Amino acid sequence: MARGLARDHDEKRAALRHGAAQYFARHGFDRASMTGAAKSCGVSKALIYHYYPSKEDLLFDILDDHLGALVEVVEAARSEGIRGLIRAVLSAYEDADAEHKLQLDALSVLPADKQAPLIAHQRRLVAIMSDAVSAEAPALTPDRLRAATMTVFGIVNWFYMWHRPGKGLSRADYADLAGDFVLGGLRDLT
Amino acid sequence: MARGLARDHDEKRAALRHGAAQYFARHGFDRASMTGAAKSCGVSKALIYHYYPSKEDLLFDILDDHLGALVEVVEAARSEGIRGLIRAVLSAYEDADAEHKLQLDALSVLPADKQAPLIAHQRRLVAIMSDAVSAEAPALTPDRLRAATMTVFGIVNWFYMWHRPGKGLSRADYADLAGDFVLGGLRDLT
DNA sequence: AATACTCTTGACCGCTCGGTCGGTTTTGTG
DNA sequence: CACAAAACCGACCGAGCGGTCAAGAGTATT
Repeated sequence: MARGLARDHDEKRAALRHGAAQYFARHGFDRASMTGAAKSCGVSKALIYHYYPSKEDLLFDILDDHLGALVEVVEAARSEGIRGLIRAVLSAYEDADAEHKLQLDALSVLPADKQAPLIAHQRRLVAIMSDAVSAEAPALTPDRLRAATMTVFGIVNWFYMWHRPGKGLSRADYADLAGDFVLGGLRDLT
Repeated sequence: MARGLARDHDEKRAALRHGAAQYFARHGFDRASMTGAAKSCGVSKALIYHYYPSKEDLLFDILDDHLGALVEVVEAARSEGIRGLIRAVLSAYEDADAEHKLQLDALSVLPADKQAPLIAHQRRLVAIMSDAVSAEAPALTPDRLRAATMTVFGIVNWFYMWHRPGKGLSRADYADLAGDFVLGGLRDLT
């Protein structure tokens, strides 16, 4: 027998994942070339293919990692109500804006069988948020509950589209504002 | 002198625009090929290049048309308050979901000089909505006003991500719900 | 020290893309 | 009717893409 994987194998893989996510998010997944992603990570393209079998697999791992972590965070904040969930989601995006953006506009480039587990993660997020919405506005019919839940996701998922770090409200301040907004919005909903 | 443009020149251009928008939106602008767009419009690729000088120019025209129409609709609904604006925007998307989706995820592929006029349109929309938000919650500081305005856009712009025609609430019903939600959300904001 | 495998690279390959070209058909105008 | 330009097409082209490969350097095991 000879040597196994390097000690820092997983860290390097993770670094590739994060570096590629930044590059993919900045240029758009389809437009972003593997050559460019590699260069932006400071390695050769062939090296990426040493760690990942294809561009698609790399994307999958980026999203799976991101969504997995998000589900964990959200599950931990489950008991804190909508305010807590909103704060948790927004702060989880803190260093993962790129991954978040990718999730929203590149998930659909994956084939159905690779989308499925990611969509399953998303559904868990939706289910948790839906419970919190339901607790706040118990009279909602199923259709209206779903609409209200998606309204909340619209608010938090839109954040990265307009927020520029260092300008305007901080993430934490916006989390408070959004929490107030959502609670006020749900108060009279039936 | 010989013949000028065909009588239906503009209609054909518009049909190309709409057909291509559907195709681009379904497959993603970068992934969508001109060959495919042409086929989906029932014409040859060379014909598209007879009407449009490049894929980029075609995209620009699609977005410019869409945003121009949206600005008109929103300006007309200016006096009806937030409720009216939300209803106007959502119903304007009725037959333009594809164009709307493109606007959100393909605008950034255009070079800066082609983005500029489109962004100018967007700013007018934001300004109008901002006025309406301000009328509803007059005490907001500029930063918080901007955040609240973007929150409203998050709600309406997210709609196409989760709504499936024929399932759940209708557009009009959601417009009502979103209107209630926003008014409730703004009520206590300072 | 020998070795077997990982890590890393530059050069290369087949393919599809945006775009062009030469040509035919159609049509408004003089 | 003559004819010039618009309307339309199939075939083609260079570029850049995702992905492969053969080979060198480094290193944990025996």
